[in-house]
Amino acid sequence: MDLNLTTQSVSTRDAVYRVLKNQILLLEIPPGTSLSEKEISLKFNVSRTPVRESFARLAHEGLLEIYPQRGTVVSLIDSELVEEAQFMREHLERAVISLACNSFPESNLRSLKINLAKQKLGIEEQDYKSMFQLDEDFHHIIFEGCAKKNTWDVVQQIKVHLNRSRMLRLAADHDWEHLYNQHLHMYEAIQAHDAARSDLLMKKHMELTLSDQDMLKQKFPTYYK
Amino acid sequence: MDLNLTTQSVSTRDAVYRVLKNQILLLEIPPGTSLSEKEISLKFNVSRTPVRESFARLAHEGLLEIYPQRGTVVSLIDSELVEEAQFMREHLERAVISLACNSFPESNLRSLKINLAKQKLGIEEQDYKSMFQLDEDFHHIIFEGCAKKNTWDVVQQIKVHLNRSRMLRLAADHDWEHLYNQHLHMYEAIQAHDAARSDLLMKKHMELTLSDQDMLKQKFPTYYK
DNA sequence: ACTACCACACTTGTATGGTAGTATGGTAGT
DNA sequence: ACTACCATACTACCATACAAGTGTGGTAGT
Repeated sequence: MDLNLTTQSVSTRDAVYRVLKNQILLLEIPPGTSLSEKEISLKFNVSRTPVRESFARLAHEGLLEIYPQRGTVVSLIDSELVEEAQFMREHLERAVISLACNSFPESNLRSLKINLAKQKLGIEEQDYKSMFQLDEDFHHIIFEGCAKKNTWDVVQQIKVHLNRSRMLRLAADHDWEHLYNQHLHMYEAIQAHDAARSDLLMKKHMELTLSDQDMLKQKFPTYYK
Repeated sequence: MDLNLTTQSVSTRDAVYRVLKNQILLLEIPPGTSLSEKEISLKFNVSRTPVRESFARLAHEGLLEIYPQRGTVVSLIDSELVEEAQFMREHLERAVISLACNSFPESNLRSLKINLAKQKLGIEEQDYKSMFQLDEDFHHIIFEGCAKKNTWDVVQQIKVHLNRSRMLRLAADHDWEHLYNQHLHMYEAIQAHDAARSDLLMKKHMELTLSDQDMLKQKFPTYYK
């Protein structure tokens, strides 16, 4: 395997980190897999040092578990962690959208409107890949409008634990039409400065994500703790 | 300087990490100070490797800023980050205490009661050092009772950004009597399953922490971004 | 057949040398 | 006096060697 060092990362450590993280999140390296610094360093044709530093970072994020002098494994999905991640995300998102109802820059409101239009287009063209990104962007714009950049970063960090679980479900089983309507209503609530309504809408919106955790656990028992 | 390797840390990396983090949080190494791997490794009589890995971790937490091939400095306090950290902490704490009002184990309720008694004692004896810990414990017990261990960990992580700012204020300027009463009222709200009241109480409680940020910024301009 | 033991092949942890990029201070030229 | 340039002394980054702990399979002894 070869690392693509052209994409701004520059440092081999970051490159290794990104590739590994991607593979783990996409379940290309399934939970429970044993890794070793040497193995990865050979695979990528780099020394152990940058690999080791990537391992440390991934372990800190909860995607790897390092057992000194014994080995390193891709961590199993921890349902408790998934549930709590969802809990945290919900409350932070609700807090932020309530803020947005108090004051929200006109430019960000326009961005939301544009985003919604793109979503509508995406649904018609059944471009589910870009729908994922637009969904992400929609929420990001709200955080930006509230000057809550760091909070967004924390939410992203927290979401790491959700992602593998979400990946197990088929990408296509989202009811995009429903999602679009929820986004639209949130937009309207922000525009109308209706904090109570936005809070309720976001609550419902978040509930969608965490539905069939138990089902997944039964279907992929070896992936879960 | 010598590292105390006796205290469970075992690995020199963790030891270096803890000592550095402590010194930074206690402002013994003030914001803006330049560090280098070599300098610290000589100071602690260890090789550059564990120092380097500690640097990476501290940088990830936002306490250091690493400029490749140029140097590493202790990050300045970012008021925006402090404000957002407080924002996140408030909403997570409020969400959890509301949960606690719905259902809370009897044993944790007892722990809270015991903690309150110790607080009362601490105030009488003017033992402010243990008051810090009891305050911390009180909130921790609530999270435990709601089975929100991971959320607690995230809050701890977020609080890193608050700590240096809090450190600048005198430790003694807390109105412990007031804090005790707030804790007591929260305890009563949990016991009475009064979520709305607990939410309001926690909101007020959190507001205490973030008061005179601007004053601090004027008083210690070189510490802030 | 069974057990105790030990050599060995792993693992991660630590130390160190070399590389490339950056800031700085002195110097030569204008 | 001022500027452009370059040697030098840094820096963090990466590669590599060694150290120390752990699991395992084979072997000798019972």
